[in-house]
Amino acid sequence: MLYRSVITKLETVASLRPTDVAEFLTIAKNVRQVPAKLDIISEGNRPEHVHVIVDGWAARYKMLPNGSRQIVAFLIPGDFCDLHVGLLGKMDHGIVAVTRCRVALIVSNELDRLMANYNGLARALRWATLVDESILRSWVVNIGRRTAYQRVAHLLCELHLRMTTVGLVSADRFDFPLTQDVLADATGMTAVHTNRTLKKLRQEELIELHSGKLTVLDVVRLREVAGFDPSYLHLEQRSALPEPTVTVR
Amino acid sequence: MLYRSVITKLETVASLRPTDVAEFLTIAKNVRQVPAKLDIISEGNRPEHVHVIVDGWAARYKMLPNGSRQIVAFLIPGDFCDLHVGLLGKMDHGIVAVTRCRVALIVSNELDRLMANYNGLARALRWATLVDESILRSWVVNIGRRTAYQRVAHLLCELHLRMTTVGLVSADRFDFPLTQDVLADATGMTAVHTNRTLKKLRQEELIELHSGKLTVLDVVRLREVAGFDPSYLHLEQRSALPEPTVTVR
DNA sequence: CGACGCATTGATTGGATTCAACTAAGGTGG
DNA sequence: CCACCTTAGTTGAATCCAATCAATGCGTCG
Repeated sequence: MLYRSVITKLETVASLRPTDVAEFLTIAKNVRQVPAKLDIISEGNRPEHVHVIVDGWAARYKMLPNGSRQIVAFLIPGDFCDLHVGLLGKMDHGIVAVTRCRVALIVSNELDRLMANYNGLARALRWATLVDESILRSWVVNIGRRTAYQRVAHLLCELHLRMTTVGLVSADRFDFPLTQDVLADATGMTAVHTNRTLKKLRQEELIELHSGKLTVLDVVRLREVAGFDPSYLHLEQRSALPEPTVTVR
Repeated sequence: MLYRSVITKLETVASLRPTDVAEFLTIAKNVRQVPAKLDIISEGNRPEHVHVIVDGWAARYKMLPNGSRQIVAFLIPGDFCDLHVGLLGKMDHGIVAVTRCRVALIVSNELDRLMANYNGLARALRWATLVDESILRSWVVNIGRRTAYQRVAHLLCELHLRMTTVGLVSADRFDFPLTQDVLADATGMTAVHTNRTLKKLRQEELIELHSGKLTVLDVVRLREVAGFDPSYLHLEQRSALPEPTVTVR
């Protein structure tokens, strides 16, 4: 079951053939544990492996000269950290474990070989890259043109939906390990103002958030206030999404 | 000379072999003119061609329900509009011509065929995609964590360097067709405040900007105030950048 | 010339930051 | 088992950066 989220995610695009999945699993054996708050990959690194989050949450971030931090993406189980660093040389940003993370290591060469041979897999990975880029665009919009209230709401909508697609949400409730500091660094706000904003979202009975669990009380209304349009996540062409056709160890 | 900027850009990565370039040019024959302020591609489109800017400036943007606009990228000669829409289905954002633009149309299939046969070209295009993503990350940082003054300065630094790499800058001076409205939509500010910010940049004698021309008077100091670190554009591994090895019509 | 697009400047308002104090929850060790 | 410490969350008051509202300047083009 270790790789359930990864498989579920890749299945979202093109229905992978059993052989695709099986082959993928054979090369993703090596797993590393990273404690919370430590870098999984640091800026300037030249990773030899491709890293995939199989468990826990992580964040892409950049530091500024004045010491402030901007998070530019959250990574949840099934997300790839650095699918393409090979081409770019070194990392231009860091990836930090928000919670304790388990990360699968895949030797780049093996992945390249696999992508060359298994078309479905190659397509799925290219799709994942493009969706990452699309999410990034929506973050620019979010930070650039929405109020703090809408901004936080939008981020929650995104994470709610993404967690759903990897099967980690039930009854609109899911693990939500982000502290207000982290949320602030992701939305371009301060922790204090994030606090007040969350308070308002709770008062409006849109969410319930405590002890690391988030419940979306009213998905429709939360999406309304956020101006959330899920099309940017490009999930529509999803095939019926049956249970994975191979038994996952 | 029409495609000089495109070639220069692709040459930046891996030095393309003459055959790569020649092949590329044979499939990029069809050119479309788009007047300023019109969409080159609109949200929801399913383009059958890949579009490349050969002349003029364009902008990727998203509209919000309340009518405000956020620009998420600028496209200058040599930039691809939609290298990968094929995979995602429809466009999740629009691309508008900021000035009158000439756009080369390439049939997607032909480009795919070319990438399969010419490795250098395929690498160059993948690199371009990754750099676009990296720029997007830096925009999130810019809008999320910098003051208006630093923010505009940073954008100017980016455009200055990008225009340089496609050979459109001389003596730190180049065509700069962005109105204050457009700049505002790109930086997440209002036009009024953009005006005051530009005024300050002029007063500090960092730039000179009028009638569509921008001169960077002090590159070093402008980069300092902006906190500009060019590494995110991934230009370092550039080969010596000789004149293109084929004669371009 | 008049109209329109773009740039400029002033006055006022307001959303978010900053600074600071305090509470709540959890973990550790004497 | 409770005292102590740390981390995360909460609240208030003052301040400030940028938005808003409004008026004016200026150049271009039909």
